[in-house]
Amino acid sequence: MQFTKWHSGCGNACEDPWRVVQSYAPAPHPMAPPSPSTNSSSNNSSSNSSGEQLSKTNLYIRGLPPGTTDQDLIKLCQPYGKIVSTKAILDKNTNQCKGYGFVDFDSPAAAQKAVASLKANGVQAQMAKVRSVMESTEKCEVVIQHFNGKYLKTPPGIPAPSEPLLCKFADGGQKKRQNQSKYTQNGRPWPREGEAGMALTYDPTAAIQNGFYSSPYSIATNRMIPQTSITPFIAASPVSTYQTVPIDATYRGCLVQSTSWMPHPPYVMQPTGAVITPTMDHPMSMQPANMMGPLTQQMNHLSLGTTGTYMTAAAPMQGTYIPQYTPVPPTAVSIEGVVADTSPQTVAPSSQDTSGQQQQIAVDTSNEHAPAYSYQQSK
DNA sequence: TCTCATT
Repeated sequence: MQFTKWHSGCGNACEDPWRVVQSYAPAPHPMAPPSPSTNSSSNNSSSNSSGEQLSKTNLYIRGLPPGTTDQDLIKLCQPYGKIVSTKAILDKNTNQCKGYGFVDFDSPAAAQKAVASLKANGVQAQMAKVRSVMESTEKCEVVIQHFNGKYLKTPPGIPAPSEPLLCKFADGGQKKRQNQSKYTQNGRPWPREGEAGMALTYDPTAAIQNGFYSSPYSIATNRMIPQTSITPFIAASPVSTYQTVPIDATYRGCLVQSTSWMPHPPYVMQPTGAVITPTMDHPMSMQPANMMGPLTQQMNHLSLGTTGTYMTAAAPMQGTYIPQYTPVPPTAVSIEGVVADTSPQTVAPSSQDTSGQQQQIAVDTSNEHAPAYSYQQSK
């Protein structure tokens, strides 16, 4: 164990956090399901005194020995609570730890306890910063281009929305956006801020909107979502045919959302099924389930709203563990794969996700007869 | 090198 070696000069085992680490139980089973809790660094953040966004569940630990691995971080931190993920930052050349790493806990309480305990043991632990916004602009562009102007599948017997999805950056106009004019809705440029359709006012965001219903909850619900923590959720009414599936993705700066909201609070519920069936010949598919579960980091950057989208019971929501009809914290969903794999040739639901989750959202690509797109989480 | 670093 590298820790012992690194601290070979320390004679007091009780004071040596690295020595303590070694006595901890083995890491959880690699296939252990994600926690029912959906707490994550992505949707749990707050500002510190200097205005930086700090995660509530993700720890930044520095001062690590060069030999530190992800497993070591698990061992180090598992006494303090359920761990979602760990990452020892390695030098790609030497494969040695660069001296710091991250541990994402299941709950803010566990994370706080870990910070306090680790500090008490001399480990330099603190809540990690939430990563920057701007790095994902191009990725947002990809998402926008794939969703803007597309239709979502509607339930049988339900008329399709008259308007296709509007997916766009939704910043307040302060930040410059280049080539905005290339994004159009129904052949016309996006409405400007303040005009109809600009219900979302998050700063560095993009938005998808789909006029399925016109509801006052549209704006109200949206604004309930913290700016820096765009809350993903799966919403549905027990008596409704419709379900709302905003998909929280990795890229801040791009919000995909619908103006159509169910006239009830967005309770998170366990969908009985997870396949949004394709409407047309050229479905654009993605796999939200792939993006769920352990994909809880850095996902507060983009949301996909598919309000009014019909979800069949064809595929179970594996790995999500959301109790049915039970309001629970939002589940973060990563669509890193949107950028990682944008190949039109990829056949949908192939999955590289080890959790075996398979879920599809089919988006009508009637505007563009594109082949099926596969959105897969990139590891 | 007196020990940084934020995926």
